[in-house]
Amino acid sequence: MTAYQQDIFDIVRLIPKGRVTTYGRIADYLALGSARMVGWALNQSHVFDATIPAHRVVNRKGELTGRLHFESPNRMQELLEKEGLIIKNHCVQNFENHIWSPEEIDPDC
DNA sequence: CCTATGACGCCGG
DNA sequence: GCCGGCGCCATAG
Repeated sequence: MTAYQQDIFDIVRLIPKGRVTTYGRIADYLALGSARMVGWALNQSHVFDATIPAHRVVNRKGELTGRLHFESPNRMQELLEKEGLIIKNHCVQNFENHIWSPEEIDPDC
């Protein structure tokens, strides 16, 4: 596993239950230069650690664009709904209220 | 090497 | 606000 993949996985693991973040925000925070790299890394994530909450990463509009890469097409939605989110039309409802940023990480906590 | 392909996102029309 | 175009960059072939 490469260094940046490790970094991406570490960030994703920090996403609180019931919250979501975007490919772009993770890419910006790690200064990767490309949001695509986040999606690519997550695609491989289960190979290294199946417990990574990859379902909590959506695109900038709140769409579950990664859903087709899970065990079943509705698995991503099920996991998010189980965490209290409402998904409609493959989109996170009330997206702005549930979004989380790596910037929120507080070293003192 | 060179091209195509993404779990993306910005910018201009 | 919706598209289309383009930049992005690792990987596969």
